[in-house]
Amino acid sequence: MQPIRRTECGVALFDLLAGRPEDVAPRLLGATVRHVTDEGPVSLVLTETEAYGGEADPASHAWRGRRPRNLSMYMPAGHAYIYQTRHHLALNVVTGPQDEASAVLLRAGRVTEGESLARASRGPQIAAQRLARGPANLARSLSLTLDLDGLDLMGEGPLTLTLGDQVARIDVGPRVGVTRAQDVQWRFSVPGDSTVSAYRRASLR
DNA sequence: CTATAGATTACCT
DNA sequence: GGTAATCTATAGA
Repeated sequence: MQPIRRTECGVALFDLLAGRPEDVAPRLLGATVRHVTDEGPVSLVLTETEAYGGEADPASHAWRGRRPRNLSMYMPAGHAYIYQTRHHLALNVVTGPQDEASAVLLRAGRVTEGESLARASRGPQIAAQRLARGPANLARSLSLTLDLDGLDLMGEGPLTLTLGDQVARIDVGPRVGVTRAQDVQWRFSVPGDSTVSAYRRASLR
């Protein structure tokens, strides 16, 4: 019965991820991301997510269409889109139908496994709730690299996503740091959770 | 081609 | 609060 249960669970997760990013993002709060590195596994429970709506969304990396960097956004739901901005990486879960290029940015989480490994990447003095606060810190806690871009998060690879219990209450607000579509309320977080990053509106220059 | 900006963070004052 | 770290992509000459 074990393989059947796993299959049903996988189908349910894919069906969820195939929905609209603004519907998927709040449902991913409480889900677990796990990366099995050479040093061992690191897991975290998501506390903050943001939705990006593909080519129709002026804040999305896919707004100007297919580019070498954003190709994995056009893959089927459940694949990883990992990109580099300035000096850091960020992890997205692709959502919606194939070729729509919508995704959910994973902005923060609470480390639940492999905290010593996360600390090895982030620094020995970092408070536990700050290890994976902010998308770049989340990526560093998980020891992500660009070669994980495009991986199937529902497969047998080293980087996986599994659903958890749905959280009871969810905060909704505008996305952090975007210069276009600043008032779209597509940022979701667990109310009062100390691992959630602070909201900062992008300057308009 | 050069200039500029970005879904950021850490460290300095 | 200001700035430096460092890669991709766009706009404009």
